[in-house]
Amino acid sequence: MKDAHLRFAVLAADTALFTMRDGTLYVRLISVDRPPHFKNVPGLPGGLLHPSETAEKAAARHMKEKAGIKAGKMYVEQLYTFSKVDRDPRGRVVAVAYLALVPWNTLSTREQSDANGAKWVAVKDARHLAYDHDAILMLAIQRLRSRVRYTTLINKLMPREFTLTELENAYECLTSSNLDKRNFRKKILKLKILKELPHKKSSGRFRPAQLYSFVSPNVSEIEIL
Amino acid sequence: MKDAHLRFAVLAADTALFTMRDGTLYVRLISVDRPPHFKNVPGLPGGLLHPSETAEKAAARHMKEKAGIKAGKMYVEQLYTFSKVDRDPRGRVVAVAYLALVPWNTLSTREQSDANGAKWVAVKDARHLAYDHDAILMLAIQRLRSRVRYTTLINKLMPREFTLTELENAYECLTSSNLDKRNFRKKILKLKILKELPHKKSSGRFRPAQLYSFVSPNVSEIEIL
DNA sequence: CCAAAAGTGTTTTTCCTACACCCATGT
DNA sequence: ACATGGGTGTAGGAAAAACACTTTTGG
Repeated sequence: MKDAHLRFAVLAADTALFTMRDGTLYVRLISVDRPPHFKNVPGLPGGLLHPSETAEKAAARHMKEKAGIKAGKMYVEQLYTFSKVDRDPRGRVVAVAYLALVPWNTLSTREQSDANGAKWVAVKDARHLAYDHDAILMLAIQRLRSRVRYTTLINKLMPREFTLTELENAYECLTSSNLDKRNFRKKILKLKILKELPHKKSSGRFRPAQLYSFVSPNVSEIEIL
Repeated sequence: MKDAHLRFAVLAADTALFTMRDGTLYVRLISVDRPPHFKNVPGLPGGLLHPSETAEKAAARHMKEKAGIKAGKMYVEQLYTFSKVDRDPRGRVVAVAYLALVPWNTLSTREQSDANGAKWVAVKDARHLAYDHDAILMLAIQRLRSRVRYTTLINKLMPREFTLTELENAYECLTSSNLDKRNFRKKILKLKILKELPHKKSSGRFRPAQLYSFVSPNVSEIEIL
């Protein structure tokens, strides 16, 4: 890194992008290849800021360039800024980390697949990442799990239309809990954050399920679980 | 700012330090004197990072140097990183902002008083600050108010020993609410986060009040209000 | 008619809220 | 003895938790 000698730290933006599929949470990882420290080690997508770009913009740009995911469809919020002096062995880099979410079904075939070393990895298998990305990822997962309980954040992981069972499964996956079907439905419907759609999902050879969507696309603070 | 021409943004750390006194929340402000943009405008204490110092360290150092408050006694947590390109009119400065709390009674006489342009200002009077510090302060207050509801953060604003009435007043001040004395006591005692001390506070000419302290000095996540 | 997931109600318990009076102390 | 803030209990309503069977569909 040619700028490591600068008087001031260099700034980077790293993103932990999650999606959910088949009741499992996945994170988008790229391959970090920076010998001698990192030879094809998995890591979170990210990179340096341009001189006149916000950290958010840089995060989106690197997400596109390195992880192949277009920024527009992601929900992004700032997670934490990591400023430990030795977090990058090659020089002083301060990273603004972002937590991002995207519904699996809104991804294109290319975005769903592995390419250029970028791939979707089940979070339980995402370990031994480059730099301090293990710590960033752990914090992101913790924040996601916590915010799901008292905000409508799960919205940003669900397809636009979904059944109550799918929503319940998503909550159970994120909070590692088993919810009572009847109580869950009573509670979530009483919150008035969902609207019943005029059609049903004939998903298989069984009874079709009523479809719902969130009333508002925004993430709001409501006690949920 | 001689470094504004650098290829990368310069990093700063700014701190919103709060204390509580007589049922009012105060924030520590300094005087920012950087003509032509800011001539003795109030602002949050902060400044640039040294090249091999974490943002936390820089925040503590500037707090000491500019606001005259020793770092050891403060509780500090990261608030948000502000990276708008034009947030500092003199150049590209990205600020890592911190939310800090200190109990009024642990401050020395010097720290309690105004000196060198540093002073304690009631938050309702803290406006028209330098840079984007209005936004930082607003976010800090919002975060403080929100975290007080579901964590034991208020611990870090209270003296080590306090009466239940004092604690209730602190909650009422922070959440702008009126709590029922009996219900508040029942609830807070059921949480088991307080321990009754063996002595009472003979505060005036009235009935002495039982003193309590927090069981743990840590900030933990518990639904409180 | 069978398999599989969708959908639904009641009871019990817990928690929250509203509310008013006596207590202990210093002067 | 009085002024002042400290301290307590109960009843009614709302919300949460526990719990099992019927419905709808495709094959």
